[in-house]
Amino acid sequence: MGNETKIPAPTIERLAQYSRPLESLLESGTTVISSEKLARLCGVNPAQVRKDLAYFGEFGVRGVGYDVADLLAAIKKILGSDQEWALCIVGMGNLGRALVENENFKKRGYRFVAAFDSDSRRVGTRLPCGLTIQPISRLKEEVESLMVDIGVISCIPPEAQRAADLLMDAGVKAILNFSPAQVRTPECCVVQNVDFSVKLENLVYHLQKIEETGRPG
Amino acid sequence: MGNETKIPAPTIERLAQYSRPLESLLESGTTVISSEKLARLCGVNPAQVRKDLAYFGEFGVRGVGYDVADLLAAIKKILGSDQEWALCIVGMGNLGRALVENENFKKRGYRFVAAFDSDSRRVGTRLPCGLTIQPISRLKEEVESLMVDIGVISCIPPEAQRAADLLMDAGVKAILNFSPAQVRTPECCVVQNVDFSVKLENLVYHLQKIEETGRPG
DNA sequence: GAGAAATTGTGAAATATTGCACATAGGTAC
DNA sequence: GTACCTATGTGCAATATTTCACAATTTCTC
Ligand SMILES: NC(=O)c1ccc[n+]([C@@H]2O[C@H](COP(=O)([O-])OP(=O)(O)OC[C@H]3O[C@@H](n4cnc5c(N)ncnc54)[C@H](O)[C@@H]3O)[C@@H](O)[C@H]2O)c1
Ligand SMILES: NC(=O)c1ccc[n+]([C@@H]2O[C@H](COP(=O)([O-])OP(=O)(O)OC[C@H]3O[C@@H](n4cnc5c(N)ncnc54)[C@H](O)[C@@H]3O)[C@@H](O)[C@H]2O)c1
Repeated sequence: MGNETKIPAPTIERLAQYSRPLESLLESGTTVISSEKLARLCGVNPAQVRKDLAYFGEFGVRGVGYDVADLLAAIKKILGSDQEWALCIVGMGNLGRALVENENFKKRGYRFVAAFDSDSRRVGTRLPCGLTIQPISRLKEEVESLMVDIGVISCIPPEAQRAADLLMDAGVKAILNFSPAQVRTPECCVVQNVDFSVKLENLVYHLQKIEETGRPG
Repeated sequence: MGNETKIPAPTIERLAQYSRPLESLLESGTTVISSEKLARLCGVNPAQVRKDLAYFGEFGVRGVGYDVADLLAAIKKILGSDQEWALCIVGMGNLGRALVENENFKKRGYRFVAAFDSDSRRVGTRLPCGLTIQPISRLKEEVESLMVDIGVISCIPPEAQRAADLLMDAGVKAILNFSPAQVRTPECCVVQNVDFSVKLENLVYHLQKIEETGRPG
């Protein structure tokens, strides 16, 4: 405890990935898993798994492996996904509506507590998940009173920065940005971008290489 | 040309990111940009921008900078996003329907040419984009005749591997996987995963650190 | 309880990526 | 055409990340 080593960003990313197969293993009744098997399930190197975990303590038993339930609990604790987090979402188009209805988020402790849109034709709509779309003029007050932790941006790209500014002004310290526009934030607010087209362009680069050489680039 | 250096994966990822602000700059009429300004727009180091581009040739003019239109065209050529690509999608739930309606994909040359679902209540539905949802039994034939390049997986997680297998069996060499389940593919098929919850867990890790220390971890 | 088998945790080596710093070269002014 | 300004392209050093390889520890067998 009190370990002040700087944790590599890829390690954090992978910890979240490890938890997916662990959830399945837990459901299927597997109680113990080795770093080698977990690594194979995640497509990484076994030493990587052990080293990633070693940043945070000793979770395994030598000669045996890791207890699935304990390891999953430990990872969730490390990441903070053992807690419930309150989310709000700005931009209730096709993507926004898909996001708030998604069951996986709720299952993992992420609760959408408010939804906003600037389009007055959308405001007032009652969504299947139970939320009612509100005007962005209500954002600050709602975010503060509902103690929103994370803001999700799914509005049109040119409005993304404005949405981020509104969220930060209301005290939000973490933003998940689905728009392909870069949002600028001060140090104290973390942003994760989810840009599908970037992934697609990655894919076609490798496709090209496959067509040229028979192998991915 | 014929440069056989291995290109770092982060470079490919960033090239796609550079093209976003370049598109905006082109629209707004800016003709020339320096690596420093582009770097600031993308939140990276200017030397990084230059080095990334240097893997593929010389695109700038010393003392001046890069011609916005030329650079954008060059990046698109490198990535393969100067071409049109045909996509199909497996799983037409909330997310699948949002994806096929998205205008950004079309604008960038990614055309959805077929949509599949295993649920017979969904099959036959005519979508706003013009496609009709087809049963997965039609997948192989359709993918082959429409010459689909990329398969998008947006079905429920336990079915993701089956979807991937079907796509590969039909000759698809690139998969964009939105389900949180890992899909295994042979070397010759590239996969990009888009896992929103992994991003969220990243975010809450840093949120925790902000709460503890006032700064992101 | 000694030896064999398995698998973790980890220092150190190997590899990959980033960023500095500057030589190089195009453009402009006169 | 020379001097100066600016910003690229790049060798090299610094930093970051991954992987190896093995000592340490536990369990199992007899
Ligand atoms: N739908 C997808 O599959 C997909 C894929 C990749 C990226 N994206 C990105 O996600 C974002 C949303 O996509 P979408 O398909 O839902 O678009 P959409 O056009 O269906 O919805 C955008 C919504 O944002 C609202 N909006 C606009 N300005 C706003 C503001 N200032 N404050 C609050 N709300 C505002 C609009 O009223 C609209 O309801 C876009 O940036 C898009 O590029 C979407
Ligand atoms: N909606 C989101 O915002 C969101 C967010 C994160 C992750 N995801 C993931 O994306 C996927 C789709 O999410 P969703 O919200 O659209 O779910 P959904 O339940 O609304 O839709 C899933 C669809 O897949 C179809 N399906 C099931 N098995 C299939 C098969 N073998 N072949 C073809 N189709 C099949 C179902 O009939 C259904 O129409 C899920 O894996 C989900 O975890 C979605």
